[in-house]
Amino acid sequence: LKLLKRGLVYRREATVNWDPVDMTVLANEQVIDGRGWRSGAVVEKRKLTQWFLRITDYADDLIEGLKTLDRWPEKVRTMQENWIGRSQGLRLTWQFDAAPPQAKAAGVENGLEVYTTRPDTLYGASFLAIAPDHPLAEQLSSDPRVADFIKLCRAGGTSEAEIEGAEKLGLDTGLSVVHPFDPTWKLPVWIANFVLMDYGTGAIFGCPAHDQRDLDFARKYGLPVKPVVVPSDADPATFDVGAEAYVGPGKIFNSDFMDGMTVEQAKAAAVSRVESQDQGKGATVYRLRDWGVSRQRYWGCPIPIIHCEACGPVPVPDDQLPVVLPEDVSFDVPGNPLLRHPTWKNVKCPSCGGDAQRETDTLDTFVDSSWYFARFANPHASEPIDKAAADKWLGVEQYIGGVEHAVLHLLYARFITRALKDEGMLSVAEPFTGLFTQGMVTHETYKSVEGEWVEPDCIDFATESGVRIARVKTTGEQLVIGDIEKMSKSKKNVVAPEGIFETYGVDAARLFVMSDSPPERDVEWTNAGVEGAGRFVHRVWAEFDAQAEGPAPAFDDSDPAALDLRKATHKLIGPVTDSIERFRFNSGVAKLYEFLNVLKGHPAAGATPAVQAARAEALDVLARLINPFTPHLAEACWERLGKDGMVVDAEWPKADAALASDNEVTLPVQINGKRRAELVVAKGADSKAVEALALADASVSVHLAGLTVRKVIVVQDRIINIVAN
RNA sequence: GGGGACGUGGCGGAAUGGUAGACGCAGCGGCCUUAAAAGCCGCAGCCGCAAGGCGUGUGGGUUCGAGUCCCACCGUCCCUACCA
Repeated sequence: LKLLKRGLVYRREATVNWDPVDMTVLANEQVIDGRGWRSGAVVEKRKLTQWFLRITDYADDLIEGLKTLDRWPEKVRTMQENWIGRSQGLRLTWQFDAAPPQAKAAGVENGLEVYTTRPDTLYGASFLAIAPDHPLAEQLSSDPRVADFIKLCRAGGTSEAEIEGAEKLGLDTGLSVVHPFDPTWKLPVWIANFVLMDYGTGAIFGCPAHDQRDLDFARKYGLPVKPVVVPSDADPATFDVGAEAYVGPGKIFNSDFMDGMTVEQAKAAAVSRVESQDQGKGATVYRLRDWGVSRQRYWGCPIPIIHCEACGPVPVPDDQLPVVLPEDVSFDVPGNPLLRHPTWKNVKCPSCGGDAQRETDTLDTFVDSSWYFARFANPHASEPIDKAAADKWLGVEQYIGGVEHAVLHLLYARFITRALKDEGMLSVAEPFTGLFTQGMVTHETYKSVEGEWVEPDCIDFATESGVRIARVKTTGEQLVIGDIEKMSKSKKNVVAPEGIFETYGVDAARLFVMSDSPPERDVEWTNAGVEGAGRFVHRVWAEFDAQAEGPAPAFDDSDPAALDLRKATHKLIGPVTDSIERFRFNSGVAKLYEFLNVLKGHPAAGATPAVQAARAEALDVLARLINPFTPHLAEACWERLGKDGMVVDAEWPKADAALASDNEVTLPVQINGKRRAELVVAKGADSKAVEALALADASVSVHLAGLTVRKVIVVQDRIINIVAN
């Protein structure tokens, strides 16, 4: 209601995707190949009065704000920028040669307004085209030819393949308009199926030479094609567009006052000429539409509005908020239970006291997810948002989610956060200052010969003559092994976690997901992989279990085996810590595996006191380092060591710098970039001395035989490269 | 059509411009066992008996040195779309 008062909420009739089986509006994302994602019914276009949030008010701000999100993936920022789709151009009205009688009813008595980003090509215009649902087209549909054509256009599907292959269709209305720069030049007005009502003005001017769609259309209907931009390396006299429109940069020609200008210069010149003639104005247009939030569903936040015949839509008074959904609803028939509930919707008008009805549409779930993080700052506050708490916690420093939310949740939340900031309820404009988009868990898919998806749990696998075979456990029916896809209920390639937890444990499952791939990438779920993680869990436990109880002996670094283990321990801390901070969990896990192998090389059985001491230290560090990866195991290990409290509360280990660094390094010696020898030298050894050592090395001199050394590059503690020929 | 990402062993993947293939999976060999499983120890990019050679999609370039940087191409995946 606060957004409503701010003018950010409005109601209008809109064309929506209507699922006739589930009897609800679907978002564009929920329409797959023209069918409802759940019902599979062919989705209809329907006009419904819907509530909208004015996200377009924030279009510029949302684009500008992207520049501040330097801890967001470039990809997501690009997607949002493209989605908002700001373009700079010109709105231009073309006067009718002779206005039709329907012009007034269509609201175009002053002419047809078009939007273009290419005013520089105005002299290449050859026709005007309006969308089939443009008001003028609708007014003209008393003509059966027009009515039939509009019907034909609507029949066209919305699926990708249909749009891809769709033929350009047009109908000449017989009307004509006058060119803004030449009163003697008349252009025909067409209705065309490729013009969209909900972008720009729903009308375009066609410039076939410099737009592929216009060219296809012009070729089909025999309309003129007049080039007005020529690439700098082409001759205007012979330049021909052929079958491909020229959309690149170049010089303007055939264009009177713009001749010789660059495309950019001509755009500016055309805009100022049109503006001086008072026929149009430079304009910014966005691809972004306002956000339709009405849903004909029960499970949603009620829209706090009461509809009164006399007063229109009236906000629910504050003291009656929140509107609570009724619980005695039935889902036995499709459609919105709120609409058929016998009493819930019937209320008195807060304004006039007369009979009125509640709004039965509910809000899109994305409305709730657009501000929950502000509520989470203090979920017990009596007000929706505790501003002091929100100020303390927001913006969210590290947000994690799938990339599928790039232009849905992540855009909506940025919009609502800005609106709440303007309302004074929040102080930040950006809800999430850091974003990490994690990958999905995927699994192989299996299909029966009839094309039915089959769950992995019902399948036995075997290898027959080198080929992997999948069969249904109960019937033995052979299955087709399909692609590895995102786990989804519809494809039945979901592996229920409970079974895995029972067999391998929660820690093994968690460890596998983290160790398999970097987290931004998809993970293919495999039983073998989880087994590997399970082995690690058991091996770690075995080491703790084998450790002698009681206080550890004192360190003795003169024992080479003990020192070896202590060094490995202290060398482990840095990389594991780093891997966590950099979200490179798979590398961190690899380090832990590596360390476990070292630890196993210093077994508890028969260990010297020095090794026992080193092991005690190693286990102490290991328990803490594995805690983020395998928390349950870590606690059990911690307890086994006889430590107080929980390892989750224990301090993160710090490496002893002296033990973590070596005083000797092994340097590869390259000759002309190929490794020929290795040299062990003191860390930080002088370059000249290292060079001398390298040149004196026996295996180096073998490879240098007959060559003259031209140059020796010594990168301290890294590498030696000898250039010789 | 537009935008983005990515190409490294049989597989998942490591690698601040500095020894490519860490670690794991699958595989192979051995130990243990009456036997198997588990476990433990070892081998393992490709060609070659070896010496050695070749290797990060392809072709160029920069560099003492390129998986990494630059250019072109090929391929795969994702997003988006008759957006004027």
